[in-house]
Amino acid sequence: MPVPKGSTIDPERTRAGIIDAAAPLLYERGLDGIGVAELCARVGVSKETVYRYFGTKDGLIQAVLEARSERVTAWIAGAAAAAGDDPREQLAAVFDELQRWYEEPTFRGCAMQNAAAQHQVEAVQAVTARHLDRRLGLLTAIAERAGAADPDALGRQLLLLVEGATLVAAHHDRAGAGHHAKQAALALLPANRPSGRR
Amino acid sequence: MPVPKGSTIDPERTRAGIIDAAAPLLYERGLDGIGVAELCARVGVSKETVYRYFGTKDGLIQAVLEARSERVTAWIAGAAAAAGDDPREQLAAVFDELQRWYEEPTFRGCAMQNAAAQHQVEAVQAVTARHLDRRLGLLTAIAERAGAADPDALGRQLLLLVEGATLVAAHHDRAGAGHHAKQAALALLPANRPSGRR
DNA sequence: CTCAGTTCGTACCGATCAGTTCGATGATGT
DNA sequence: ACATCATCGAACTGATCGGTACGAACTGAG
Repeated sequence: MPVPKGSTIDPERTRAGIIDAAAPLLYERGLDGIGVAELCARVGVSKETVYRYFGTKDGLIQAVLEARSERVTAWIAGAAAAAGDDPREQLAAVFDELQRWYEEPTFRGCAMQNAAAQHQVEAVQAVTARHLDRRLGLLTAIAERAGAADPDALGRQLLLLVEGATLVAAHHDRAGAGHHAKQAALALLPANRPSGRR
Repeated sequence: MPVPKGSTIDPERTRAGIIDAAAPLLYERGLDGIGVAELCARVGVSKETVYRYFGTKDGLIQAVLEARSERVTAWIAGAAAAAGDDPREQLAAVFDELQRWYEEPTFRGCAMQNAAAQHQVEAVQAVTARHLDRRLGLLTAIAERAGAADPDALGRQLLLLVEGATLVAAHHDRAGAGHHAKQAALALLPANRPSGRR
């Protein structure tokens, strides 16, 4: 009774395993590009199990996106933290890390961006909106530490660069998007010094 | 013989009419969100006609996207041209026009961005890539007229802001994305003066 | 061992989809 | 008036989809 040690076969583990295995498939094939049947086969689980855990395909998609959002956010935050205390260095590290991502052969754009463009479903849009919220918070925090006159405005400008770079990398300039975004971000930093305006 | 004056019922006109009528439906419902049957019914044309003109649903989609790309490019170029000769004013006018677009109730993101995220089909990706090419050319031209030290680099930075703003407007901050992008763009302009670097 | 709950595999359901076919209809050019 | 061709409308095909149902196999606890 102190701890039932999970029930039979650890539902928590099963659920997480399904999410982890389904995520890359949904990412590379698109949300509508793979059916539930093939998805289950590749994950190594029966349809009944999937439907009991997630209720519906959209439920699975939502869970996958939420997990991915948290993973990606932690990854970006980690890259910034590993760059030290200088906000300028942190920003540079974030865009360098993004560029490294763009050049991975499996890169197919941001999963949240793609999902929101594919599924007009309310729940999916909400996950993407929350994801952008988290990312904005992260960038605004850097803007604050950089001593920006208007950290909120600078944070939102940086968000445009990050999302724009990811989109352009996916569809137009995989090799240079992160680099140009980094240059722009670093140029915006001094432009937002307190003495700069008014 | 001097000019056959078109054949019977003007195939050119019919084709253009199908494209014009199908475009908003594909835009608001998504490429996979509406079937060929309903599409034809709403357009007011039979499936046979559509398939004779475009061969396949993807063919129709490609034609719709190409038409839209040209229309949008001309629209943006017109907004810049109408703002006079000052590159700074042109840039401001472009982002103001974008912000006006974001606030239209029918705004659902950039059709090319959405299409590329939905259809991994080669032809669709190519249309989106060409679209971004045109847009980059337009922005680079403004950067050149602004006397940027590296017009290509500045053009690509501006492209990130335009695409980022459109994406963020669609999924996160419809009211402010264009405004923040404009501020960032105007801040990047002086930062790219020839005296600024090296 | 026994019982209960989980999972699997497979078959099935109703709906929808892209694309084809075909006879009826209408307009065009001669 | 006649022949031609685009178009329509509607039926049809074969495939795929999300979701459900069910018996068999497996797992764990008492």
